[in-house]
Amino acid sequence: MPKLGAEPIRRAALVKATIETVGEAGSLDVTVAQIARRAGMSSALAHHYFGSKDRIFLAAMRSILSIYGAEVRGAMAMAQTPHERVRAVVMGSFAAGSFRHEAIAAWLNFYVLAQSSAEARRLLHIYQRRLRSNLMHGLRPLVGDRAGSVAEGLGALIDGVYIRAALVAGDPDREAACELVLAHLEKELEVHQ
Amino acid sequence: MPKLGAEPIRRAALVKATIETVGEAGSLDVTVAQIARRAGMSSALAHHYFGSKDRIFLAAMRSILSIYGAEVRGAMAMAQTPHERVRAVVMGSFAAGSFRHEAIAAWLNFYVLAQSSAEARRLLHIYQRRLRSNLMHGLRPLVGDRAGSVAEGLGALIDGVYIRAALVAGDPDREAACELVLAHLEKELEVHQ
DNA sequence: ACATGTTTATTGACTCGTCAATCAACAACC
DNA sequence: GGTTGTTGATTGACGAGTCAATAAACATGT
Repeated sequence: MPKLGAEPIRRAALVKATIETVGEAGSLDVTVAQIARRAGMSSALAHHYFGSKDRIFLAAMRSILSIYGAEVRGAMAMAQTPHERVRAVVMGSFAAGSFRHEAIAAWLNFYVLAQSSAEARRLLHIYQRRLRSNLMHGLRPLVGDRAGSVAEGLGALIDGVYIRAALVAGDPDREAACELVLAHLEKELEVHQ
Repeated sequence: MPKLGAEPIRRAALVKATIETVGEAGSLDVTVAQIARRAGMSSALAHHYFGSKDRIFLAAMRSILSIYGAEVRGAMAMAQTPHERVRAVVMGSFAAGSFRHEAIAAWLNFYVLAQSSAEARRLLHIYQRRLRSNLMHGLRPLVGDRAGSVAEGLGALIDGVYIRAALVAGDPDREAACELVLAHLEKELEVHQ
C-alpha cells in the first residue's frame, strides 16, 4: 500500500486534522492519536513525520497564519488607493478561509500556546508586525502621525471580534464583523478629511 | 496544625494559587499538585475541598469575573451622567485588580475553557451580558438606537486590548489601554452631539 | 527478465512517565 | 468520641514517544 511521495500529503493531512480536532475540542488537550485517526493514519506515523506533538501544533499554527496572510495579501492586491488598502486589510482579515468557527477556535488556542511556547510566540509576533505594517502603509497618507495609534486600535478591534466569534457556535457573521471594524475605521478617518 | 474554620481560608488560597499558577504557566495544563503546593497544602486537601480539578478552575474563574465585576461597579458608583457612566465601565475594565499580567493570562485561559465547558461558558455569558447592559444604560441617552452597535464595538475593543495584553511580558499599560478605548468612545459620540 | 539491496511508508505493541482521584490513617479540637 | 483538618501512599487510566517488524517501491547489476 505504501505509495511514494506520501510525506507532503501526510503532513498536510495531519495539519488539517490538527486544526479540525483542536477547533472541535476547543482545546489543545487533544491526543496525537485523535489527530492521526482523523487524518487516517496511525499515531506512530504522525510522530514519524513531525517528531513531536509540539511540532505538529506549530505546523498547524503556521498553516493558519499563512492562510490568513495569503487572504490579506489577496485582498490588498486589488487596492488602488491608501483608503482601499486599509479596507482591504480589514476585509482580508475576515475572509472565508480564516473567519470560520474551526479556524477561529484553533487560532485562539494557538494564541494561548504562544504564552508558553517561544516558537509560537515568535510566529504570532511576525504576523502581528505584518498586520501593523500593512495597516500603517495605508494609514500614513490618510492620518499622518496618528497612523500608529489608529493601527493599534484597528488591530485590537480585529482581535476582539475574533475572540468573540470563538464563543458563538457555528460560523460567525462575516458581513457584520467587517462592517463593525470598517465603521470604526471611517470614524477615525472622518476627523482628518 | 489543623485549626478550625480553615475551609474558607483554604478555598481562597487555592483559588489565588490557581490564578497564579495558570497565569504563570500560561496554560490550563497545570497539575492539582502544583496548585496545592503553591497554596501550601497537599493535593489531597485540594480535592477534599473542591472535589475535582474542574471545580477548582471554575472557582478561580468565578473569582476573576467577580473581581472584574466589582471593579466596574466601583467605578460606576461615582458616575453622575450617562457619559461618565460609560467612561466608568471602560476604566473599571482596566482597573488594577483585573488588568495585570497574571489575571489576564488566566482570563484568556478561562476564555478558552469556555469552549469546552458548559459551566465556564455560562459564567462568561453572564458577565458579557452584564458588561453590555452596563454600557447600554449609559449609551442609550447619548446615541439612542446606535447604542447596540456602539456597545458591541466597545466590548470587542476591550476584549481585543485584553487579549493583546496577554502576550506582552510584565504588567500592561493601564493608561494606554484606557486612552485607546476612550478615544474610540469619544469618536462614536462626536457624531451625535 | 530477474535477483539483490536500499529507501520510504506504515503499524501494533510496548515503555515509561504523569496525574486525577481515592483511601486509610493520624492529629487536633470541642 | 465525634467532628474537622490533613497527608502519604496508592491506584487506575491515559498518553507521548519508541521500536521492531513488515511491505511496497525503486535502483542496480547481470
